[in-house]
Amino acid sequence: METELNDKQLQIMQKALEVFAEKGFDSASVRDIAQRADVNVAMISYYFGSKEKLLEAIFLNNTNSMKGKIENIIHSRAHGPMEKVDLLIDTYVNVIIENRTFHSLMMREQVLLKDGPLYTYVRDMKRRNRSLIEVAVKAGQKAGIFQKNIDVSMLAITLFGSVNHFFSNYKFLCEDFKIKPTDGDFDIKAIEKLKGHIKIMFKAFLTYGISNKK
Amino acid sequence: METELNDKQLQIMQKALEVFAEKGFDSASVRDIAQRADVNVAMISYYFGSKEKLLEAIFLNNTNSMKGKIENIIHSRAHGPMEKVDLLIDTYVNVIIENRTFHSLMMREQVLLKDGPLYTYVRDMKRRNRSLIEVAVKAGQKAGIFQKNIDVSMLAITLFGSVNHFFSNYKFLCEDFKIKPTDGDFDIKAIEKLKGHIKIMFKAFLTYGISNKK
DNA sequence: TTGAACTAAACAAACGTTTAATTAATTTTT
DNA sequence: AAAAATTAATTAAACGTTTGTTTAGTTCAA
Repeated sequence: METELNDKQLQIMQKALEVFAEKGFDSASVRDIAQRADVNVAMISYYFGSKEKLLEAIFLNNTNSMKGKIENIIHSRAHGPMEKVDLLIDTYVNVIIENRTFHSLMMREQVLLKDGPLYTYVRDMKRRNRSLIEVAVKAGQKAGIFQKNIDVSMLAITLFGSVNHFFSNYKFLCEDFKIKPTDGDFDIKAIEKLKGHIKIMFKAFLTYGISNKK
Repeated sequence: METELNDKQLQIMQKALEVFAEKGFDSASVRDIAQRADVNVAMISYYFGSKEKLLEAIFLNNTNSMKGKIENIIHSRAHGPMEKVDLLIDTYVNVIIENRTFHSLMMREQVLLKDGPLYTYVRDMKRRNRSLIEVAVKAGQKAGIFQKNIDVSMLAITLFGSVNHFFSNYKFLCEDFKIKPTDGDFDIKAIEKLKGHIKIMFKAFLTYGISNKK
């Protein structure tokens, strides 16, 4: 399962990811992918077995890649609990920006996931992300600077939901903010707005009812 | 454009919505839809012109329906600004539950929307929802019980993002909460958790830095 | 010489849509 | 009110594409 990927395979996967994200998995034809990757159509079946398994390979590859990046947070010699939460927010947003094409694809296809490899990859990634929040929250509570009444699952929904919604609705947001949506890239100011808002909101919530005596 | 819809058309639209939400627009075949709606395949082209226009009819119908329900908030003789925010949260969640099938479809297809009728329907609905938050926030600020430093666009992202994420990830959440995902229906306790969490979070954020002297 | 990499062509299946014919309902004319 | 004419609703079949995949053969490197 964990076989090495040669250059041609990676090339196909990269172009396929683009086409999948652009048109959706079902509308993306293997001929289109093959053409953009500059290979023969038969190479997709030859290397991956099927279009479906090509998607699986892409999911496995990208969820693993994101896993590595997110888990760097753990090894950061971190400061206080609040700073850890801020770091988590920054990192999550940055990772999504780095993997924006895959993230867009995943957002679209996750709704239809039944049991199967894709479901497992996505579920495990979500679990890992959630548990990072849990660790940070419990640390803050232990230190006495976070309130006790915190539902971590719901907090995770707020964080990931807000960030995902921001990127999913970026096209609509550009109209609100009067930003020209430069193809593929996000407006830095908008990103900072997002990060700042979530940080303040989380701080307000996490410290709700905690007196500020130093 | 605003022609009346006869029973057969409504029947097709309803079944089509189910199939679209279940398989995604592209994977849903007109033959499948026709079979479930118990009509001949040709009736879809006959009544709607094309599969694409059938989708448009569904979007127009449902966004209008949701518009009506959400705007009931305005006409509620409401209490204080904070109660209005709570009402907004409750209503939005309830409307999504009522229209869960369409909401699921919209979540999936909105990413691919270019210009066109669908984009307009969705964009206008989002704008209306956002402006409801804006009104409530400004009222609270005027009354002096909400803090001044509030980015309404970002607050809207947090609200709608959290709620949408909750429903999009309901399948995953059930595993976390050890709920059996009853087909189509949502767990009442989980819904109350969601509403409660967002309300507390919003209260903490909106009143952040406001002293509680009565 | 053996096996992997690669290709053009063919494959059957499924797709959305159209056609041509028929039945049902409605309107117009007698 | 009955008959005729017209329009709407409905059907099975066919249309031309496009789909993902396979096949049979060729090129290339070891």
